[in-house]
Amino acid sequence: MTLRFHNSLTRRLEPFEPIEPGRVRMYTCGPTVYDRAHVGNFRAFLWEDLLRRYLKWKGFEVDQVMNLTDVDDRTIAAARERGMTLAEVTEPVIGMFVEDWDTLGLEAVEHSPRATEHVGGMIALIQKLLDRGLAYEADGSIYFAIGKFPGYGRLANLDPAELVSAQRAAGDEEYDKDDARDFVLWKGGEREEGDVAVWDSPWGQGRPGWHLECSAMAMEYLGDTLDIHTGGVDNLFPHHTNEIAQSEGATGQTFSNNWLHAAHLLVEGQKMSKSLGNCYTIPELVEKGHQPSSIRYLLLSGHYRSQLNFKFDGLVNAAHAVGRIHEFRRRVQAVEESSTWSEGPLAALAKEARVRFEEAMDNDLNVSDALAAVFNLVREGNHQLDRVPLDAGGVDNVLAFLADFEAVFGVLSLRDREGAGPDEGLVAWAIERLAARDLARANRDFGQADAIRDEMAAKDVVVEDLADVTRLRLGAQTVVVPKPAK
RNA sequence: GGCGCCGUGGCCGAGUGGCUAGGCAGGGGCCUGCAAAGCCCCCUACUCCGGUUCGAAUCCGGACGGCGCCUCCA
Repeated sequence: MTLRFHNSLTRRLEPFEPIEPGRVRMYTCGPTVYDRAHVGNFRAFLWEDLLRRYLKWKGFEVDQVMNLTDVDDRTIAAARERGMTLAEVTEPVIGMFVEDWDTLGLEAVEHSPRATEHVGGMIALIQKLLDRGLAYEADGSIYFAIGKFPGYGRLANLDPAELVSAQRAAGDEEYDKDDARDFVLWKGGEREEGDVAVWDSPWGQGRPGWHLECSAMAMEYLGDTLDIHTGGVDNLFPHHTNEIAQSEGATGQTFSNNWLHAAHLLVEGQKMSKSLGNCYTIPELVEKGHQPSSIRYLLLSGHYRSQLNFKFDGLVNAAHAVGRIHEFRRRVQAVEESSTWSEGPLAALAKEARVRFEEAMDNDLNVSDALAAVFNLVREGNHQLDRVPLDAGGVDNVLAFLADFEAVFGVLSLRDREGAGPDEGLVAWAIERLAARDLARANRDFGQADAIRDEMAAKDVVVEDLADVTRLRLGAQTVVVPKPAK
Protein backbone atom coordinates (compact mmCIF):
# COMPACT_ATOMS: atom_id res chain seq x y z
CA MET A 1 0.00 0.00 0.00
CA THR A 2 1.18 3.50 -0.65
CA LEU A 3 1.20 6.35 1.80
CA ARG A 4 -2.04 8.27 1.60
CA PHE A 5 -3.33 11.35 3.36
CA HIS A 6 -6.65 13.10 3.47
CA ASN A 7 -6.16 16.34 1.59
CA SER A 8 -8.50 19.08 2.76
CA LEU A 9 -8.19 20.73 -0.64
CA THR A 10 -9.90 17.86 -2.40
CA ARG A 11 -11.58 16.34 0.66
CA ARG A 12 -10.30 12.97 -0.42
CA LEU A 13 -7.61 10.45 0.37
CA GLU A 14 -4.69 10.96 -1.99
CA PRO A 15 -1.35 9.21 -2.47
CA PHE A 16 1.41 11.32 -1.00
CA GLU A 17 4.17 12.37 -3.32
CA PRO A 18 6.60 15.12 -2.34
CA ILE A 19 7.81 17.55 -4.98
CA GLU A 20 11.41 16.55 -4.44
CA PRO A 21 11.66 12.78 -4.07
CA GLY A 22 12.66 11.77 -0.59
CA ARG A 23 12.28 15.21 0.94
CA VAL A 24 9.18 16.67 2.57
CA ARG A 25 8.68 20.38 3.05
CA MET A 26 6.15 20.85 5.78
CA TYR A 27 4.71 23.90 7.42
CA THR A 28 2.88 23.83 10.72
CA CYS A 29 0.94 26.69 12.24
CA GLY A 30 2.57 27.13 15.60
CA PRO A 31 1.28 28.64 18.81
CA THR A 32 0.32 32.21 19.46
CA VAL A 33 2.51 32.88 22.43
CA TYR A 34 0.31 35.06 24.59
CA ASP A 35 -0.46 32.31 27.10
CA ARG A 36 0.64 28.80 27.94
CA ALA A 37 -0.59 26.19 25.44
CA HIS A 38 -3.27 23.75 26.66
CA VAL A 39 -3.93 20.07 25.94
CA GLY A 40 -6.06 20.96 22.96
CA ASN A 41 -3.18 22.78 21.35
CA PHE A 42 -0.94 19.86 22.07
CA ARG A 43 -3.32 17.43 20.47
CA ALA A 44 -2.54 19.16 17.19
CA PHE A 45 1.18 19.49 17.84
CA LEU A 46 1.43 15.86 18.89
CA TRP A 47 -0.32 14.70 15.77
CA GLU A 48 2.05 16.81 13.68
CA ASP A 49 4.92 15.21 15.58
CA LEU A 50 3.51 11.79 14.76
CA LEU A 51 3.24 12.79 11.12
CA ARG A 52 6.84 13.99 10.90
CA ARG A 53 8.10 10.93 12.76
CA TYR A 54 6.20 8.62 10.47
CA LEU A 55 7.48 10.40 7.37
CA LYS A 56 11.00 10.04 8.68
CA TRP A 57 10.41 6.40 9.50
CA LYS A 58 9.24 5.93 5.92
CA GLY A 59 12.62 7.24 4.82
CA PHE A 60 11.80 10.84 3.96
CA GLU A 61 13.96 13.70 4.98
CA VAL A 62 11.65 16.15 6.71
CA ASP A 63 12.13 19.88 6.61
CA GLN A 64 9.51 21.30 8.94
CA VAL A 65 8.79 24.88 9.84
CA MET A 66 6.65 25.76 12.81
CA ASN A 67 6.25 29.45 13.40
CA LEU A 68 5.84 31.21 16.70
CA THR A 69 3.21 33.91 16.43
CA ASP A 70 4.64 36.55 18.70
CA VAL A 71 2.79 39.49 17.25
CA ASP A 72 -0.97 39.50 16.74
CA ASP A 73 -4.05 40.95 18.43
CA ARG A 74 -3.82 38.74 21.48
CA THR A 75 -0.14 39.16 22.23
CA ILE A 76 -0.54 42.90 21.79
CA ALA A 77 -3.60 43.00 24.02
CA ALA A 78 -1.74 41.05 26.69
CA ALA A 79 1.21 43.43 26.52
CA ARG A 80 -1.04 46.46 26.81
CA GLU A 81 -2.99 45.07 29.72
CA ARG A 82 0.13 44.28 31.66
CA GLY A 83 2.04 47.37 30.60
CA MET A 84 4.81 45.23 29.15
CA THR A 85 6.68 45.06 25.88
CA LEU A 86 5.72 42.40 23.40
CA ALA A 87 8.88 40.43 24.14
CA GLU A 88 8.25 40.58 27.87
CA VAL A 89 4.96 38.83 27.24
CA THR A 90 6.07 36.35 24.62
CA GLU A 91 9.50 35.24 25.81
CA PRO A 92 8.30 33.52 29.00
CA VAL A 93 5.45 31.89 27.12
CA ILE A 94 7.84 30.55 24.51
CA GLY A 95 9.92 29.17 27.36
CA MET A 96 6.88 27.34 28.74
CA PHE A 97 6.03 26.06 25.31
CA VAL A 98 9.49 24.58 24.86
CA GLU A 99 9.26 23.04 28.32
CA ASP A 100 5.91 21.35 27.58
CA TRP A 101 7.14 20.34 24.15
CA ASP A 102 9.99 18.51 25.80
CA THR A 103 7.83 17.04 28.55
CA LEU A 104 5.65 15.36 25.96
CA GLY A 105 8.61 14.15 23.95
CA LEU A 106 8.05 16.06 20.74
CA GLU A 107 10.94 16.19 18.33
CA ALA A 108 12.59 19.48 17.56
CA VAL A 109 11.46 20.86 14.22
CA GLU A 110 14.01 22.16 11.74
CA HIS A 111 12.93 25.79 11.93
CA SER A 112 10.79 27.70 14.39
CA PRO A 113 10.87 31.32 13.25
CA ARG A 114 9.35 34.17 15.18
CA ALA A 115 7.07 36.48 13.30
CA THR A 116 8.70 39.56 14.78
CA GLU A 117 12.00 38.56 13.20
CA HIS A 118 10.57 38.24 9.71
CA VAL A 119 8.69 41.44 9.19
CA GLY A 120 11.00 42.37 6.32
CA GLY A 121 9.89 39.34 4.34
CA MET A 122 6.28 40.12 5.11
CA ILE A 123 6.62 43.63 3.79
CA ALA A 124 8.22 42.26 0.62
CA LEU A 125 5.30 39.87 0.19
CA ILE A 126 2.79 42.69 0.55
CA GLN A 127 4.70 44.69 -2.03
CA LYS A 128 4.41 41.81 -4.48
CA LEU A 129 0.68 41.66 -3.94
CA LEU A 130 0.41 45.42 -4.44
CA ASP A 131 2.47 45.14 -7.62
CA ARG A 132 0.19 42.44 -8.92
CA GLY A 133 -2.89 44.49 -8.16
CA LEU A 134 -4.26 42.05 -5.60
CA ALA A 135 -3.86 44.41 -2.67
CA TYR A 136 -4.68 48.03 -2.08
CA GLU A 137 -4.01 50.72 0.45
CA ALA A 138 -6.72 52.38 2.46
CA ASP A 139 -6.08 54.79 5.26
CA GLY A 140 -2.55 53.55 5.92
CA SER A 141 -3.48 49.87 5.95
CA ILE A 142 -3.10 47.36 3.14
CA TYR A 143 -5.89 44.94 2.30
CA PHE A 144 -6.11 41.87 0.13
CA ALA A 145 -8.79 42.18 -2.54
CA ILE A 146 -10.39 38.79 -2.48
CA GLY A 147 -12.61 39.69 -5.41
CA LYS A 148 -9.50 39.64 -7.58
CA PHE A 149 -8.42 36.19 -6.50
CA PRO A 150 -10.41 33.49 -8.30
CA GLY A 151 -11.12 30.43 -6.21
CA TYR A 152 -11.05 32.25 -2.90
CA GLY A 153 -12.60 30.07 -0.21
CA ARG A 154 -12.10 26.77 -2.03
CA LEU A 155 -10.14 25.17 0.78
CA ALA A 156 -12.93 25.76 3.30
CA ASN A 157 -15.58 24.99 0.70
CA LEU A 158 -17.07 28.40 1.27
CA ASP A 159 -18.86 30.47 -1.31
CA PRO A 160 -17.28 33.95 -1.27
CA ALA A 161 -20.69 35.47 -1.88
CA GLU A 162 -21.92 34.02 1.40
CA LEU A 163 -19.20 35.74 3.36
CA VAL A 164 -20.72 39.19 3.08
CA SER A 165 -23.64 38.62 5.37
CA ALA A 166 -21.46 37.07 8.03
CA GLN A 167 -19.21 40.07 7.89
CA ARG A 168 -22.07 42.50 8.24
CA ALA A 169 -23.44 40.52 11.12
CA ALA A 170 -20.11 40.94 12.84
CA GLY A 171 -20.55 44.69 12.50
CA ASP A 172 -16.97 45.30 11.57
CA GLU A 173 -16.90 48.93 10.50
CA GLU A 174 -13.48 49.53 11.94
CA TYR A 175 -11.51 49.77 8.72
CA ASP A 176 -12.00 51.45 5.45
CA LYS A 177 -12.05 48.45 3.14
CA ASP A 178 -13.28 48.45 -0.43
CA ASP A 179 -15.10 45.23 0.16
CA ALA A 180 -16.23 44.04 3.57
CA ARG A 181 -14.81 40.58 2.89
CA ASP A 182 -11.27 41.79 2.30
CA PHE A 183 -8.74 41.01 4.98
CA VAL A 184 -5.85 43.03 6.25
CA LEU A 185 -2.23 42.45 5.25
CA TRP A 186 -0.75 45.42 7.02
CA LYS A 187 -2.36 47.23 9.90
CA GLY A 188 -1.31 50.86 9.65
CA GLY A 189 -3.23 54.03 10.07
CA GLU A 190 -3.21 56.06 13.20
CA ARG A 191 -0.94 54.70 15.89
CA GLU A 192 -1.74 54.96 19.52
CA GLU A 193 0.61 56.35 22.10
CA GLY A 194 2.94 53.71 23.53
CA ASP A 195 2.13 51.14 20.88
CA VAL A 196 3.94 47.89 21.57
CA ALA A 197 4.24 46.59 18.00
CA VAL A 198 5.29 49.01 15.31
CA TRP A 199 7.46 48.56 12.26
CA ASP A 200 8.33 50.94 9.46
CA SER A 201 7.07 50.12 6.03
CA PRO A 202 6.72 51.86 2.66
CA TRP A 203 3.15 52.63 3.75
CA GLY A 204 4.07 54.13 7.07
CA GLN A 205 4.27 52.55 10.47
CA GLY A 206 2.23 49.54 11.36
CA ARG A 207 2.37 45.80 11.83
CA PRO A 208 1.72 42.73 9.73
CA GLY A 209 -1.64 40.97 9.60
CA TRP A 210 -1.78 37.56 11.19
CA HIS A 211 -2.49 35.57 8.04
CA LEU A 212 0.41 37.16 6.27
CA GLU A 213 2.95 35.99 8.81
CA CYS A 214 2.56 32.33 7.96
CA SER A 215 2.63 32.86 4.20
CA ALA A 216 5.83 34.86 4.40
CA MET A 217 7.68 32.54 6.75
CA ALA A 218 6.57 29.38 4.98
CA MET A 219 7.82 30.56 1.62
CA GLU A 220 10.97 32.08 3.03
CA TYR A 221 12.08 28.75 4.45
CA LEU A 222 10.47 26.24 2.14
CA GLY A 223 10.01 27.91 -1.22
CA ASP A 224 6.89 28.82 -3.15
CA THR A 225 5.29 25.40 -2.94
CA LEU A 226 5.09 23.21 0.15
CA ASP A 227 4.39 19.51 0.28
CA ILE A 228 2.29 19.63 3.43
CA HIS A 229 0.65 22.38 5.39
CA THR A 230 -0.90 21.38 8.68
CA GLY A 231 -3.03 22.96 11.37
CA GLY A 232 -6.21 22.69 13.35
CA VAL A 233 -9.59 22.56 11.59
CA ASP A 234 -10.46 25.99 12.88
CA ASN A 235 -7.75 27.35 10.61
CA LEU A 236 -9.42 26.19 7.40
CA PHE A 237 -11.18 29.49 7.37
CA PRO A 238 -10.07 32.17 7.43
CA HIS A 239 -6.40 31.58 8.21
CA HIS A 240 -5.40 28.95 5.68
CA THR A 241 -7.83 30.26 3.10
CA ASN A 242 -6.10 33.61 3.33
CA GLU A 243 -2.64 32.08 3.31
CA ILE A 244 -3.48 30.49 -0.01
CA ALA A 245 -4.79 33.75 -1.41
CA GLN A 246 -1.70 35.67 -0.31
CA SER A 247 0.88 33.13 -1.37
CA GLU A 248 -0.64 32.05 -4.65
CA GLY A 249 -1.58 35.62 -5.42
CA ALA A 250 2.04 36.64 -5.02
CA THR A 251 3.76 33.72 -6.75
CA GLY A 252 1.21 32.35 -9.17
CA GLN A 253 2.22 28.90 -7.88
CA THR A 254 0.30 26.37 -5.81
CA PHE A 255 1.08 27.19 -2.19
CA SER A 256 0.76 23.71 -0.75
CA ASN A 257 -0.01 20.43 -2.45
CA ASN A 258 -1.48 18.91 0.68
CA TRP A 259 -3.47 20.42 3.50
CA LEU A 260 -3.93 18.31 6.59
CA HIS A 261 -6.17 19.36 9.46
CA ALA A 262 -6.62 17.99 12.94
CA ALA A 263 -10.00 17.95 14.68
CA HIS A 264 -10.42 19.54 18.05
CA LEU A 265 -10.41 18.00 21.45
CA LEU A 266 -13.33 17.67 23.82
CA VAL A 267 -12.60 17.52 27.52
CA GLU A 268 -14.91 15.19 29.44
CA GLY A 269 -17.34 15.48 26.54
CA GLN A 270 -17.37 19.24 26.56
CA LYS A 271 -15.84 21.84 24.35
CA MET A 272 -12.80 23.41 25.89
CA SER A 273 -13.34 26.91 27.15
CA LYS A 274 -11.94 29.24 29.69
CA SER A 275 -15.30 29.60 31.39
CA LEU A 276 -15.59 25.85 31.97
CA GLY A 277 -12.07 25.87 33.35
CA ASN A 278 -11.13 22.84 31.30
CA CYS A 279 -8.30 24.30 29.27
CA TYR A 280 -5.76 22.21 31.11
CA THR A 281 -2.09 22.84 30.60
CA ILE A 282 0.48 20.05 30.62
CA PRO A 283 1.90 20.97 34.05
CA GLU A 284 -1.63 20.97 35.46
CA LEU A 285 -2.15 17.42 34.28
CA VAL A 286 1.21 16.33 35.62
CA GLU A 287 0.30 18.02 38.88
CA LYS A 288 -2.79 15.82 39.07
CA GLY A 289 -0.49 12.81 38.98
CA HIS A 290 -0.68 11.90 35.29
CA GLN A 291 2.44 10.83 33.49
CA PRO A 292 3.53 12.59 30.31
CA SER A 293 3.63 9.23 28.54
CA SER A 294 -0.06 8.73 29.36
CA ILE A 295 -0.94 12.17 28.07
CA ARG A 296 1.04 11.62 24.91
CA TYR A 297 -0.49 8.21 24.31
CA LEU A 298 -4.05 9.35 24.90
CA LEU A 299 -3.70 12.35 22.63
CA LEU A 300 -2.20 10.21 19.88
CA SER A 301 -4.53 7.25 20.24
CA GLY A 302 -7.43 8.69 18.28
CA HIS A 303 -7.47 9.48 14.60
CA TYR A 304 -6.42 13.06 13.96
CA ARG A 305 -9.48 13.91 11.90
CA SER A 306 -11.89 12.75 14.59
CA GLN A 307 -12.78 14.72 17.64
CA LEU A 308 -11.06 13.14 20.59
CA ASN A 309 -12.79 13.06 23.92
CA PHE A 310 -10.09 13.70 26.49
CA LYS A 311 -11.12 12.15 29.81
CA PHE A 312 -9.27 11.64 33.03
CA ASP A 313 -10.41 8.02 33.04
CA GLY A 314 -8.87 7.77 29.63
CA LEU A 315 -5.60 9.03 31.02
CA VAL A 316 -5.60 6.24 33.60
CA ASN A 317 -6.43 3.68 30.91
CA ALA A 318 -3.68 5.08 28.74
CA ALA A 319 -1.18 4.56 31.54
CA HIS A 320 -2.13 0.88 31.67
CA ALA A 321 -1.95 0.51 27.90
CA VAL A 322 1.50 2.10 27.74
CA GLY A 323 2.61 0.00 30.69
CA ARG A 324 1.54 -3.14 28.90
CA ILE A 325 3.73 -2.44 25.89
CA HIS A 326 6.56 -1.19 28.05
CA GLU A 327 6.48 -4.31 30.22
CA PHE A 328 6.43 -6.50 27.18
CA ARG A 329 9.52 -4.83 25.79
CA ARG A 330 11.28 -5.26 29.10
CA ARG A 331 10.34 -8.91 29.13
CA VAL A 332 11.65 -9.48 25.62
CA GLN A 333 14.87 -7.64 26.38
CA ALA A 334 15.43 -9.80 29.44
CA VAL A 335 14.82 -13.00 27.53
CA GLU A 336 17.38 -12.15 24.94
CA GLU A 337 20.19 -12.37 27.43
CA SER A 338 19.35 -15.57 29.17
CA SER A 339 17.84 -18.18 26.89
CA THR A 340 19.08 -20.83 24.59
CA TRP A 341 17.47 -20.76 21.23
CA SER A 342 15.53 -22.92 18.92
CA GLU A 343 13.18 -22.10 16.11
CA GLY A 344 9.94 -20.46 17.16
CA PRO A 345 7.05 -18.50 15.76
CA LEU A 346 7.94 -15.15 17.27
CA ALA A 347 9.76 -13.83 14.22
CA ALA A 348 6.73 -14.38 12.03
CA LEU A 349 4.48 -12.63 14.54
CA ALA A 350 6.76 -9.61 14.61
CA LYS A 351 6.89 -9.42 10.84
CA GLU A 352 3.11 -9.63 10.60
CA ALA A 353 2.78 -6.87 13.17
CA ARG A 354 5.13 -4.66 11.22
CA VAL A 355 3.26 -5.12 7.99
CA ARG A 356 -0.07 -4.35 9.60
CA PHE A 357 1.41 -1.37 11.44
CA GLU A 358 2.78 0.13 8.26
CA GLU A 359 -0.37 -0.48 6.26
CA ALA A 360 -2.42 1.17 8.95
CA MET A 361 -0.19 4.20 9.23
CA ASP A 362 0.07 4.51 5.46
CA ASN A 363 -3.69 4.81 5.44
CA ASP A 364 -3.90 8.41 6.57
CA LEU A 365 -2.27 7.58 9.91
CA ASN A 366 -4.79 5.07 11.17
CA VAL A 367 -3.30 4.92 14.64
CA SER A 368 -6.04 2.72 16.09
CA ASP A 369 -5.31 -0.06 13.68
CA ALA A 370 -1.57 0.44 14.07
CA LEU A 371 -1.92 0.12 17.83
CA ALA A 372 -4.04 -2.97 17.39
CA ALA A 373 -1.09 -4.49 15.51
CA VAL A 374 1.19 -3.63 18.41
CA PHE A 375 -1.12 -5.07 21.04
CA ASN A 376 -1.69 -8.23 19.09
CA LEU A 377 2.05 -8.77 19.08
CA VAL A 378 2.19 -8.06 22.79
CA ARG A 379 -0.46 -10.65 23.50
CA GLU A 380 0.89 -13.28 21.13
CA GLY A 381 4.43 -12.52 22.20
CA ASN A 382 3.59 -12.93 25.86
CA HIS A 383 1.86 -16.15 24.98
CA GLN A 384 5.05 -17.40 23.35
CA LEU A 385 7.24 -16.10 26.14
CA ASP A 386 5.21 -18.13 28.61
CA ARG A 387 6.71 -21.13 26.94
CA VAL A 388 10.46 -20.60 26.56
CA PRO A 389 12.83 -21.30 24.90
CA LEU A 390 12.33 -19.02 21.94
CA ASP A 391 14.18 -18.26 18.79
CA ALA A 392 16.76 -15.51 19.03
CA GLY A 393 15.75 -14.28 15.60
CA GLY A 394 12.25 -13.87 16.88
CA VAL A 395 13.38 -11.78 19.79
CA ASP A 396 15.44 -9.59 17.50
CA ASN A 397 12.44 -9.11 15.25
CA VAL A 398 10.20 -8.18 18.14
CA LEU A 399 12.69 -5.68 19.47
CA ALA A 400 13.16 -4.23 16.01
CA PHE A 401 9.43 -3.77 15.65
CA LEU A 402 9.13 -2.19 19.06
CA ALA A 403 11.89 0.18 18.04
CA ASP A 404 9.83 1.05 14.96
CA PHE A 405 6.83 1.65 17.16
CA GLU A 406 8.90 3.84 19.43
CA ALA A 407 10.37 5.83 16.56
CA VAL A 408 6.87 6.73 15.43
CA PHE A 409 4.89 7.02 18.67
CA GLY A 410 7.67 8.07 21.00
CA VAL A 411 5.89 6.88 24.07
CA LEU A 412 8.19 4.17 25.46
CA SER A 413 11.20 6.41 25.91
CA LEU A 414 8.99 8.89 27.72
CA ARG A 415 7.99 6.10 30.03
CA ASP A 416 11.66 5.21 30.50
CA ARG A 417 12.37 8.77 31.43
CA GLU A 418 9.59 8.74 34.02
CA GLY A 419 11.12 5.67 35.58
CA ALA A 420 14.46 7.38 35.96
CA GLY A 421 15.56 9.43 38.93
CA PRO A 422 14.92 6.85 41.62
CA ASP A 423 13.90 7.88 45.08
CA GLU A 424 16.89 6.25 46.78
CA GLY A 425 15.34 6.34 50.21
CA LEU A 426 12.18 4.59 49.09
CA VAL A 427 14.12 2.01 47.11
CA ALA A 428 16.37 1.21 50.06
CA TRP A 429 13.36 0.94 52.32
CA ALA A 430 11.54 -1.33 49.87
CA ILE A 431 14.53 -3.63 49.53
CA GLU A 432 14.83 -3.84 53.29
CA ARG A 433 11.12 -4.69 53.68
CA LEU A 434 11.39 -7.23 50.88
CA ALA A 435 14.20 -8.99 52.75
CA ALA A 436 12.00 -9.13 55.84
CA ARG A 437 9.17 -10.52 53.76
CA ASP A 438 11.47 -13.14 52.20
CA LEU A 439 12.48 -14.21 55.68
CA ALA A 440 8.85 -14.50 56.77
CA ARG A 441 8.04 -16.48 53.65
CA ALA A 442 10.97 -18.80 54.22
CA ASN A 443 9.52 -19.45 57.64
CA ARG A 444 6.13 -19.96 56.02
CA ASP A 445 4.76 -17.12 58.10
CA PHE A 446 2.48 -15.91 55.32
CA GLY A 447 0.46 -13.69 57.59
CA GLN A 448 3.56 -11.69 58.35
CA ALA A 449 4.66 -11.76 54.68
CA ASP A 450 1.32 -10.40 53.51
CA ALA A 451 1.35 -7.74 56.19
CA ILE A 452 4.70 -6.52 54.92
CA ARG A 453 3.43 -6.54 51.36
CA ASP A 454 0.42 -4.48 52.43
CA GLU A 455 2.75 -2.10 54.18
CA MET A 456 4.69 -1.69 50.93
CA ALA A 457 1.52 -1.35 48.89
CA ALA A 458 0.53 1.54 51.13
CA LYS A 459 3.58 3.34 49.76
CA ASP A 460 2.69 2.37 46.19
CA VAL A 461 5.30 -0.32 45.99
CA VAL A 462 4.00 -3.37 44.12
CA VAL A 463 5.69 -6.69 44.71
CA GLU A 464 5.80 -9.27 41.94
CA ASP A 465 7.25 -12.71 42.64
CA LEU A 466 8.78 -14.08 39.48
CA ALA A 467 10.53 -17.38 38.92
CA ASP A 468 13.94 -16.50 40.31
CA VAL A 469 13.76 -12.79 41.06
CA THR A 470 11.38 -10.43 42.78
CA ARG A 471 10.36 -7.30 40.97
CA LEU A 472 9.49 -4.16 42.84
CA ARG A 473 7.47 -1.58 41.01
CA LEU A 474 7.64 1.91 42.44
CA GLY A 475 5.44 3.99 40.22
CA ALA A 476 6.98 3.93 36.77
CA GLN A 477 10.23 2.63 38.13
CA THR A 478 11.19 -1.01 38.51
CA VAL A 479 13.78 -2.66 40.69
CA VAL A 480 14.68 -6.30 40.27
CA VAL A 481 15.94 -8.12 43.36
CA PRO A 482 17.33 -11.67 43.30
CA LYS A 483 15.47 -14.13 45.48
CA PRO A 484 17.30 -15.47 48.51
CA ALA A 485 18.94 -18.84 48.07
CA LYS A 486 16.94 -21.60 49.66
C1' G B 1 -29.49 30.24 6.60
C1' G B 2 -24.67 28.18 3.98
C1' C B 3 -20.76 24.35 4.13
C1' G B 4 -19.29 19.88 6.63
C1' C B 5 -18.65 15.83 10.28
C1' C B 6 -20.46 12.10 13.54
C1' G B 7 -23.90 8.41 16.17
C1' U B 8 -20.24 0.92 17.18
C1' G B 9 -20.52 -3.63 23.25
C1' G B 10 -19.79 -0.67 30.67
C1' C B 11 -16.06 3.31 28.76
C1' C B 12 -12.55 4.76 24.80
C1' G B 13 -12.15 3.66 19.79
C1' A B 14 -10.96 0.96 14.38
C1' G B 15 -13.58 -1.15 10.43
C1' U B 16 -16.85 0.19 5.61
C1' G B 17 -21.07 -5.19 1.62
C1' G B 18 -20.18 -11.62 3.72
C1' C B 19 -14.63 -13.18 7.33
C1' U B 20 -11.45 -11.79 15.27
C1' A B 21 -10.28 -4.87 15.51
C1' G B 22 -7.57 -3.19 19.73
C1' G B 23 -7.18 -0.87 24.68
C1' C B 24 -9.38 -0.13 29.52
C1' A B 25 -12.96 -2.08 32.94
C1' G B 26 -15.89 -6.63 34.53
C1' G B 27 -16.72 -12.29 35.24
C1' G B 28 -14.50 -17.38 35.19
C1' G B 29 -9.99 -20.39 34.80
C1' C B 30 -4.41 -21.51 34.67
C1' C B 31 -0.05 -20.02 37.38
C1' U B 32 1.06 -18.44 42.74
C1' G B 33 1.47 -20.07 49.88
C1' C B 34 -1.88 -15.84 48.65
C1' A B 35 -1.17 -12.02 45.30
C1' A B 36 0.92 -9.23 41.18
C1' A B 37 2.38 -9.84 36.11
C1' G B 38 1.25 -12.97 32.03
C1' C B 39 -1.85 -16.46 29.34
C1' C B 40 -6.80 -18.90 28.15
C1' C B 41 -12.19 -18.37 28.07
C1' C B 42 -16.53 -15.23 28.61
C1' C B 43 -19.29 -10.54 28.34
C1' U B 44 -19.56 -9.60 21.51
C1' A B 45 -21.93 -4.17 19.52
C1' C B 46 -23.10 -1.35 15.42
C1' U B 47 -29.41 5.31 17.10
C1' C B 48 -34.24 4.44 14.67
C1' C B 49 -37.38 3.69 10.16
C1' G B 50 -37.62 2.49 5.14
C1' G B 51 -34.97 0.89 0.58
C1' U B 52 -31.06 -1.63 -2.64
C1' U B 53 -28.86 -6.70 -2.24
C1' C B 54 -28.56 -13.71 -1.95
C1' G B 55 -26.39 -10.87 2.15
C1' A B 56 -25.62 -4.11 5.32
C1' A B 57 -22.73 -1.70 11.14
C1' U B 58 -20.79 -0.98 6.09
C1' C B 59 -24.50 1.54 0.07
C1' C B 60 -29.19 4.93 -0.76
C1' G B 61 -33.36 7.89 1.41
C1' G B 62 -35.64 9.77 5.75
C1' A B 63 -36.14 10.66 11.12
C1' C B 64 -33.99 11.59 15.78
C1' G B 65 -29.62 12.95 18.51
C1' G B 66 -24.61 15.17 18.99
C1' C B 67 -20.76 18.38 16.94
C1' G B 68 -17.66 21.80 13.86
C1' C B 69 -16.75 26.13 10.61
C1' C B 70 -19.04 30.63 8.34
C1' U B 71 -12.80 37.04 9.86
C1' C B 72 -7.97 36.33 13.63
C1' C B 73 -9.67 29.69 18.75
C1' A B 74 -5.00 23.81 17.65
